Amino acid sequence: MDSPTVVNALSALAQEHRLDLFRLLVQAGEQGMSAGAIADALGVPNSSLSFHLAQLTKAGLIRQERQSRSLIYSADYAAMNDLVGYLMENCCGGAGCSTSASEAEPVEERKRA
Amino acid sequence: MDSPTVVNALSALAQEHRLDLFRLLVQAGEQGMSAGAIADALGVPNSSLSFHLAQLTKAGLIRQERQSRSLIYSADYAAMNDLVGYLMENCCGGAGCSTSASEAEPVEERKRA
DNA sequence: CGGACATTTCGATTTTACTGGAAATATCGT
DNA sequence: ACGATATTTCCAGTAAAATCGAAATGTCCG
Repeated sequence: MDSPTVVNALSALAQEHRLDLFRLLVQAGEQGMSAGAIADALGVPNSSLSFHLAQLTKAGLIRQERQSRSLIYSADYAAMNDLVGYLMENCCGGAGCSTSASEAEPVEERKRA
Repeated sequence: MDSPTVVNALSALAQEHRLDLFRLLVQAGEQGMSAGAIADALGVPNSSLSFHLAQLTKAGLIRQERQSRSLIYSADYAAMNDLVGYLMENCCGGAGCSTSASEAEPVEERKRA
């Protein structure tokens, strides 16, 4: 992963609505969520949401797939993996960064909101 | 680490100059680098650099310390650790994200440019 | 104190991001 | 083909970020 790509990914996540959105999709898992369901969950107007979905898609962090009338979005775990990998390799002083990430709050167990 | 803090940290890193700058400070280690040395290394005008240093400082990712005439900046590894921890916990699907971060390019061994 | 050095703050400009209503596109069922 | 549904694109308006020269601040030394 080269640094312009990293900057794009970071920019995509560096926004309240989009970070929420991405987390939601991570929790939704492989099955993903429709744009409408996401809009309901986040309370963001359709056109704004569409803008944010496009940003995340352009950054390669989420994927889009049509399922009849709905567009289903899902998190791209591999891309996120690459991003975190880059940060750990290049921005953590090599040695012991994030060997213990367990003091953070655990992911809320929410299945299909 | 709560999500507004995460957004601030991500915003701080989501900029080419600042990502370069932060990487430079990570490589510089505990001893840090003066603003002037950083400006030389990155080729950014003083006033622009100062702006970016302020952004990273405000986000808590770097620290400032005066050493006679120079201001020495150094990376805050703990803050970065928290950020990566948050991303792994909340944005990586819990399970196997970034268990192998070794395929990324290794940090270039550059000591005190 | 005065001058050189290191860095920041100010101010003006340009660029880029975010927002949300209204119109357009795509898909489905009848 | 038509009407309903799901979502995006368009468009303007507002807000925030990035840039950099010039002036101000802080620090040292003689």
